[in-house]
Amino acid sequence: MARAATTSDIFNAIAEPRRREIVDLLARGYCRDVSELVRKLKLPQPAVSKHLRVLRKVGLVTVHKAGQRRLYELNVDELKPVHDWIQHFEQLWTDHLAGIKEAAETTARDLAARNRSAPGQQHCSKE
Amino acid sequence: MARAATTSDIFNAIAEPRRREIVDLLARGYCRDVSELVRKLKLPQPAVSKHLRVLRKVGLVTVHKAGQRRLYELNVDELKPVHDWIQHFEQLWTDHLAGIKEAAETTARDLAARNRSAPGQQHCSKE
DNA sequence: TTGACATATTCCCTAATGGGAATATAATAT
DNA sequence: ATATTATATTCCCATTAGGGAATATGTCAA
Repeated sequence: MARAATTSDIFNAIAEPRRREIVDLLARGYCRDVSELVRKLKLPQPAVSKHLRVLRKVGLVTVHKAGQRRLYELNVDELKPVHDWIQHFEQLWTDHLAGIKEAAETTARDLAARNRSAPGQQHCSKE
Repeated sequence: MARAATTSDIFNAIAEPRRREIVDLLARGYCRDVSELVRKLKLPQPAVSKHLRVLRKVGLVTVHKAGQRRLYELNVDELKPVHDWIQHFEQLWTDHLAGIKEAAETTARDLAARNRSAPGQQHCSKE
């Protein structure tokens, strides 16, 4: 198999820098039509429309017709899974990080020492 | 062009479900050797090694040699850009999604109340 | 050394990506 | 009706992704 379809996975949808830009632009000023996005992104219109389709398919944006324009609106809710996933690393990089790391390395040294006499167990060791 | 190389972009690196699994596994228990990952992921060893290489290239993991094993350690810091990017939608979650059933969480009522007293900004014309 | 184990790399393959160009569809104006 | 504007879709193409299989590299043990 190749990679997971971008049209079915939020993580893939936002893996595209251009699509993140679009999301950013939609994030402030709730509505934007395609032409405006084209101008800001300096990308050909078909390309923008294609990215928008991907974002639509994963539910990250919704469209409303306004005359001949299509007004895109961000549906931030769909970013929740990403947020949640990232969230559970929060504790690892805040102020606790140094302490945890140190503790882990201390433990690693102990394990390493113990392991010298009774090898075969996995352990951390620097180099 | 195809998409930005996964080896140069964190967002692409974590777009792969398997790689997120690896990151998850590394998140608890700082060191894991490849064999252990292979067992947990139920994925052929070469596949795992390849994913690990990607994660290495973007700096999300580091390796330490321990005999014939390679102990992988998570470098959470590299997730910061993702976290930061997601973070500036936090506001929208709070303000814009207040009315949406965001939760069985206790904050739901508070948010709704706040939203009533400080009503919304511009919205899209529906349809 | 030989052999077993742990990990990485290479080659091959199919599927999917994203841009470009051209075209299709839709709405508005004249 | 025709023209013009706004957006979407299609076709083509070079690039890449990621799994499978085989192989290479590295490390330990007897």
